[in-house]
Order: sequence, then C-alpha cells, then structure tokens
Amino acid sequence: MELRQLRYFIKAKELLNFTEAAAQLFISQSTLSQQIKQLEDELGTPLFNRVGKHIYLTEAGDLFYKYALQCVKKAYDGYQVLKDLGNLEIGNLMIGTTYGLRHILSPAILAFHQQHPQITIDVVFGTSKELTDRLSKFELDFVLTFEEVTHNQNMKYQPLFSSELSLIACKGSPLAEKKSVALQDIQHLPLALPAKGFSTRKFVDEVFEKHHLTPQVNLETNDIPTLLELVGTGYWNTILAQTTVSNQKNLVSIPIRSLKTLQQAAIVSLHDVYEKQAVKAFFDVLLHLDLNELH
Amino acid sequence: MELRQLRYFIKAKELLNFTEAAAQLFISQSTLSQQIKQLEDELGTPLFNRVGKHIYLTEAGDLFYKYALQCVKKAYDGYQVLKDLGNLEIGNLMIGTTYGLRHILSPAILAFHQQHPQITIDVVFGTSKELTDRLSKFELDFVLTFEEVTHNQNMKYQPLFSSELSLIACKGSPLAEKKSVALQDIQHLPLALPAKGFSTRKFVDEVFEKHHLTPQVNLETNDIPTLLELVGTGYWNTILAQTTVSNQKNLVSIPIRSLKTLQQAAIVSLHDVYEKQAVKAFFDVLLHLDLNELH
DNA sequence: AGCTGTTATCGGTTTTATCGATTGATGTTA
DNA sequence: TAACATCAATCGATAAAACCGATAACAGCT
Repeated sequence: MELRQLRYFIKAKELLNFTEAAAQLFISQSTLSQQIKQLEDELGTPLFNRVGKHIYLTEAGDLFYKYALQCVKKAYDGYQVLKDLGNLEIGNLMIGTTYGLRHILSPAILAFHQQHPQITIDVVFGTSKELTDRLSKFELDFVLTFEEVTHNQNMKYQPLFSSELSLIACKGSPLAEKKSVALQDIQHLPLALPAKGFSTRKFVDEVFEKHHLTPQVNLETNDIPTLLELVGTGYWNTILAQTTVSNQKNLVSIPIRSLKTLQQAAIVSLHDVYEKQAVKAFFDVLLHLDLNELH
Repeated sequence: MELRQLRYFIKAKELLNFTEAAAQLFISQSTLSQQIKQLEDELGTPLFNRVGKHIYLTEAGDLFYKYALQCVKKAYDGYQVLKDLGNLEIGNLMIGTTYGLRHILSPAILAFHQQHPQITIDVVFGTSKELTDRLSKFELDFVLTFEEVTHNQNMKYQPLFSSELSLIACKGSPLAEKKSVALQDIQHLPLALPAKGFSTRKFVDEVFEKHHLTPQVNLETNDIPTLLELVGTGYWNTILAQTTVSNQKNLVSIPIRSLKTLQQAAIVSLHDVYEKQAVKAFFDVLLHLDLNELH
C-alpha cells in the first residue's frame, strides 16, 4: 500500500469512472486500473464492483475510503507543517461561506490581506450542506455559516455573532413601515426563500413547523443576490438573518415576533487536522473584528 | 512522498541510527539513506542533522514525525477494517498492563479466549508510563492501569473499579493483626516500593507529600513479584492497591487511614483510532466481569 | 447489428527502488 | 598518534515496478 495508490483510489471513488479519474491524475487508464487492482489484491477484497460499463463502491471500498482520505490528509498536513515552519507568509486559504455571512467576510479578507499580502484566497459560496461536505473532503480550510447544521463531533464551532431572523421587504412596500410582524402575518405573504440546503431555510421551516403554520413559498432559489433582487421588485418578501441585508439600501428588515428566531453565526472547521498558520491568522482577524461597526 | 518513505523515516527516527534501522527494515543502509534524502528533498528541509557518526532529529523532523506516524497508522487502520470485515475471528491483541491489574486480566483473557480461540494475545507488563508511551506509538491496543497517569486528551478512559491504597505486610508480622494503620505509623516502617514510573508509586508519593511526611523507602524495584517476595520475608512492607494482593496467601493488606487513597483502575486506549473487533470484544469481556467475584 | 464508452489485459519501455562496494568522516582503542 | 571500528553518503549496476499504448472484452444505446 502506497500513498500513490490511495490517491488514485480516492479520485476513482469520487468520480466513479476510471477513465476520467486517470485523466485528472495525469496517468493512463491502464495504470489506474492496474494500481487499483494491486491495492485490492493487497487488501484482499475488491473496492469496486464492476458491472458492465459502470463501477460502484463495494462495502469494503466505502469503509476504506475514510481511512484513505485521512491517511493522505495526514501526509499533506505533515508537508504543510514544514512549509509553515519555513516561511509563514506563503500559502493559500480555501474559505467556504454562505451568503448571509459575506458582510463579515469582506472586511476580514481586506484586513487579512493587508497583513499577509502573499497569501492567495479562494472564496467558495454555497449552502451549508455543500460547504460542510467539501470541508469533510478537506477541500476547504473552514466554513462560515449559521450553525444550524447538525452538530458534528468532527467539527469545531467558533461562534461569531447572532442574528435575528427577519422579514425582508422592499422599501416602498406597505410593510416597510412596521416595527415588527407576527409569524401569523407572514404566512399569507408571497415568499421567495433560499432553497433547501441553506441553513437559514432549514431554520425558517423549523420555526413555522413549530408554530403549526405553513408559509406560502412561491419561489425558491439557491442564489441569494437573485433573491434580494426579487424582493427589491416589491412582489415578494423573504426571510433572512437581519445582518444579511444590513448593507442593502433598497431593502428593510423587520423583526419577527416569535420565540427562538436567533441564529448563531460561526466558523466551522475540522478537529484533528493541522491548522495552517494562515488559517490561525484568519481566525484571529475574524474573531477580533468589531462586529458592531458592521451592523 | 510515499508510505514506504514514512515507514523508513519513523524507524530511523526511533533508532537514530540508519544502519540499524535499515537492518530492521530489511533493506540496505544505502537504500535507507537515499530514501530519507529523497523525502527531505521533497519536503524542502532536512529531517535529520548529521554530525559525525551520529544523527539527530531537526526541529522539522520532530514536527514531521507525528504526522508520519498518524499517516501510516491511518493506512494500517484502513487495512485492519477490511480484515475485520471479512473474518472477525482472526487477528491479535496487544495488551499492556501494570502488575496491579493482572488479577482482572487473567480471567478476562480466559473468557475471551473461550469465545475467540483464534485470536492471539500478547500481554506486556510495564509501568504506566512505559505502556502509555507504547500506546501512543500504536504498539499496543490498550493499557490497563490505575489512571493516575496525566489525563491526556488523545486517550480514552473506561473505568473498571476502584481500590484502596493499602499497607501490605507479611502474615506473621505484628502489623498483620491490625484493622487499619495511620499514615504516620507507616513513615517509620522500612518500605520496599515500586520504582518511579509506576502510577501507584506516583500516587503514594503524592499522598505522603500532601501530608508533609517522608516515608523510609529502603528499596525500589520495577518488578512487582519480586517486591511481594521481599515483603513475604517480613523484613519490608510495601504500599499497593488492595486488589493487587487479593490472591496472595502469605500476605495481608491493611487499610490506611488517610484521605483520598482511592485509585481508579481503567482501560486506557486512544481516541480517533480504529477499534478492532477483537478490541471491542475484549472491552466487553472486561467491563462485564463480575469484579466482586474476584476480590 | 453496429456504435460508443467503459474496464481489463498484454507486451514493451521507462523510471526508480534497491543493492554491494567504496569513500569519507569521526569517534575509540592500543 | 596511529590503527581500527563505526557510521552515513555516494556511485554504478541491477532488479522491480510503475507506466504506457494497443487491444480485447463487455455492456448499454441507437
């Protein structure tokens, strides 16, 4: 068993297509096939079932994947530690964030970049679910989200701030003047909500569920800017964390009178994984941002 | 970077001698030297300092070791999972135990062997410190000890039973008739104690320390049977968990009147490591032993 | 039946891990 | 201090194995 073979296996598992995996690994399909076979021989059990054109994971393959991934990750962590030791000022950051937290991320990126201009940053937007899945595959360094994701033992949660769930309306609309609204008032409004998979959506559904109300969801989208644009037309309303629209001029957020509408924003990262210097430094920036200044 | 190289590095690090490490790895010294060099080149930093005949770890090597070890372990865990999947009834167990817990280990081994006769068992006796060190190097599956080892985040503690620290005396001796003794009475007795590194010894030292007393330690040994033999002569006494001598006919244990002499016996194992079926099964046996029956 | 997309296999090539022998450096001993 | 023993590094040669291209075998699709 060699790291090379584990890397091959991981890619093959993720694509479930040897030809494509081989291409991405820059080796021939023949080589990949042989190396997987060799690994299977050593483990004494097939990792893939070959049925016709397609392959799929065996139970053994499924079990083994986790260890293969962690093994490769440990090797990479070791490599990373030594890179960090030499020069703290190169490297890159892979940040996952939900749209609702971009207002805190932008100033953090700015501040971080001024301190560490050499470090490149990738920001990936997505739903909580998408992002935490990618986090588990070590494709991201950390994720910013409202922590309504199922609390996972392997993950570390660092709270940032909490935000009230609010009704978002266009400035011209009749609702805009209200100081607050009841959940009962909302249920008859035409709503445009974030798609399933967004933590906020899950949270909204749960709140309505708890009060035995069913909202009128006319529209769903996984693109929050689009959502806000739609609300800006005045035809729809939406429900988001109050902070999400704090810098939108044409929209207003109206507090909802209901229990437990407080969402906790947090940094989510993995336990038992080497934390790069750059990641530590970024956490530092995030946790020391003056949040009040932003709202 | 390949697992082969990490395995080579680990052995070299542990022996700090390329020639010997190569021999134990069944490769030539030349090969080892080259592979280490290749690894160092890839990591961009030396892992060893070569001064004259000797080598020692660089800071980078020290940092890297941890990851190399965990990486190799993850690969092995993956292998192990699949072996377990196929046939639950082969494999082996590496058990570390302090002498004080052998009375519980023997019946457990007996019971376990009757259920799983194919599984080979190695039992290693030693001090808590020796054993937990070996546990950290993945050389043991678990350790039985009085958990006075420093509580470590990476380790899991499953309590077994608690036992009073007692004065151990020969049956013929004048002390033998006493119902209990005070710590003050003990400080003038000639004592033979377990050597430093034994958790019980650490515990004893702490108890005396707390009461500002200094015991007369005439003799230390790291072999508990020898210790008991010496006590059997009547010239010395010792201090051990009461349960340690529960099946010694010529010795008696006398409770010590003092605060906090209760020691907790526990199974110590590592978090975040694959737990073999055999290990799970053994824990089951240990945790369901009728302890009262043994005392 | 013929086409396409897939994995397995075969034979040959290239890469590289390995070895034995040697060198050079450094403690140790007579 | 000279001879020796012990160690890691290096060199050239060899064996192992990773890799490739071509092809076969197979299954789904038209």
